[in-house]
Amino acid sequence: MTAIKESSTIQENKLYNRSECPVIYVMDKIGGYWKPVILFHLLKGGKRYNELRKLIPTITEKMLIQNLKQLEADGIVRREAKAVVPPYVTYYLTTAGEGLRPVLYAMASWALEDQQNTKGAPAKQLKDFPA
Amino acid sequence: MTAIKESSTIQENKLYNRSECPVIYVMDKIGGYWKPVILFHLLKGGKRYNELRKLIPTITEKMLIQNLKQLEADGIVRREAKAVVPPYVTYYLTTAGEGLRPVLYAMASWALEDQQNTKGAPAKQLKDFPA
DNA sequence: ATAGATACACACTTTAGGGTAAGTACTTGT
DNA sequence: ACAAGTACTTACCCTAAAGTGTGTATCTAT
Repeated sequence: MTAIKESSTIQENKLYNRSECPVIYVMDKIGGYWKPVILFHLLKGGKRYNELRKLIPTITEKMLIQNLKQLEADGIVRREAKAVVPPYVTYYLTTAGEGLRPVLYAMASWALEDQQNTKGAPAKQLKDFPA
Repeated sequence: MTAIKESSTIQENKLYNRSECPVIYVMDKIGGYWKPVILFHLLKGGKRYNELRKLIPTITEKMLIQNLKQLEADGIVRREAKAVVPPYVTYYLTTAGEGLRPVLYAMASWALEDQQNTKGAPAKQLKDFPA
């Protein structure tokens, strides 16, 4: 999945910075455009694959599983599949994933405040953020 | 700087998600590989352009100003230039930039904990993170 | 027998971010 | 006269992330 090339400068930088800077470390795990959105929804509780699709209409199936697989590999989500047909697969946050809650919250509250101050797009209410 | 193409699906998604999801909003502003590192250093106080270069040895000049300009445009850093030769330019966090401190901190503490739990690279001490 | 539902997998293309390398402006020091 | 310092700028290339489209397995319902 998304093969990477060994020994490009960009990869060396990633490696260097990941060990040096905790923020980069986090970015590596929940960065990209879709992971935060997925986590956002999983904060409200476990979701089936198809549920996530519907909750995030603009994501493609490729991006969805790709990100889910990566999050799983990083120990942030847990996959539970029932051995039935049609398949019944649910994704949950792990303990590590739950640990991201304060991070996501800090981001959300900053964003809301910043959106208001910059008179940008109408601010979404904080109460919409999963408790 | 880094021209973007109008009306590509990826841009539409960005737009949609930025207004829908506060986390994406934040990522848009402090995402990428260098912005967090720059902010990290600016949390310790204003820094000259060349100071930042030395503090972040692996960054290229192009990336440095590019990111500084973007952060400035997003109201996260403030640029102060003295009208002297050779130039003397200092970058500071704005109030909005300072507001990111809890965000960066939440990230850092999660990262440190996660690194220990996953027995990954030796964890950097939290005390190294700027107060 | 055929359509539908679910959770993927895979090949192929596009785009934006990042990297490389070189140049600019303006003054001070030698 | 020329090198050095500072803060950039510009042009070009390469890669990884994201998007597009199609295919698969298995069972149930009609």
